[in-house]
Amino acid sequence: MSSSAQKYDVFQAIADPTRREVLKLLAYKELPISEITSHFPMSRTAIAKHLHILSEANLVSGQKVGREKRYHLQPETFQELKDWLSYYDQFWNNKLSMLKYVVENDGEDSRKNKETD
Amino acid sequence: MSSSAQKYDVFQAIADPTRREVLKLLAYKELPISEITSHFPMSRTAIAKHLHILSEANLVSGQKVGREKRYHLQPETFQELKDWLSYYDQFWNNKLSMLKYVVENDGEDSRKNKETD
DNA sequence: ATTATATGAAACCTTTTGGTGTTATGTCAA
DNA sequence: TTGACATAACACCAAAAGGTTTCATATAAT
Repeated sequence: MSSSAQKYDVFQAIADPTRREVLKLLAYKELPISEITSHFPMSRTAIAKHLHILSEANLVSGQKVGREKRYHLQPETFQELKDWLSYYDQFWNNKLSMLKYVVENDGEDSRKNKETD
Repeated sequence: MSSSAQKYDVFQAIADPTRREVLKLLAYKELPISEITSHFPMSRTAIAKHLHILSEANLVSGQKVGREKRYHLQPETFQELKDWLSYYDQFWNNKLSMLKYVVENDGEDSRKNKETD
């Protein structure tokens, strides 16, 4: 059930705005491809590709029902992102003072450096 | 609150594995570009580009100290991701039964499926 | 059986992405 | 001032990403 060699991971999957919109749509209820497509200004084929990517990342899953394929979210995979984020929580919590020091002393040269980048 | 027209958002920024590694490095302490580069099998220029992207997404920030530029994480921006994720928590919590129903019954509910012509 | 619907899949195109190398600029140390 | 160091700012390139159109296949309905 879990394909070992996945080309797209969760991070790549959610990088695209269209795919995030698709996820939002599927949050409410499962939908077939053509129904999803009707919400976007692009071809059905394009949406199908996006769904394929979301599917490879295990963010969604599709089931054939008659002649249509209905896609729904896969909650478990969102956990992957939460885990990734929680790793950094360690630092905000444990090392917060150290970080605050670094951040708040960005005027080492006694002058506020404008972000010219 | 730097709100310029940013080309890269948080989602795109974390999509690249190298950039996620950079974030991991910077979690411990701020580092200059060349130091960061020493952890990767690619040129300093490449890393500089990655830092530029992370910087545009406000995930990191750099301050010039003497002739080097030290980069550090920007904790606030990680909140953006948490917020995005928490949106879906709604559904896992409130509508979990509905979703489980949909998944487990592979979409047998036919209440609002109208034929579109 | 025929036709309309829903999707799958391939070939193709353009822009973006992620890397390279080279050159220029600014800073520290003799 | 000179030389070493740290980075910035190009120009360039191959591959991937995101879209298109076209064609094929499976199911539903008449």
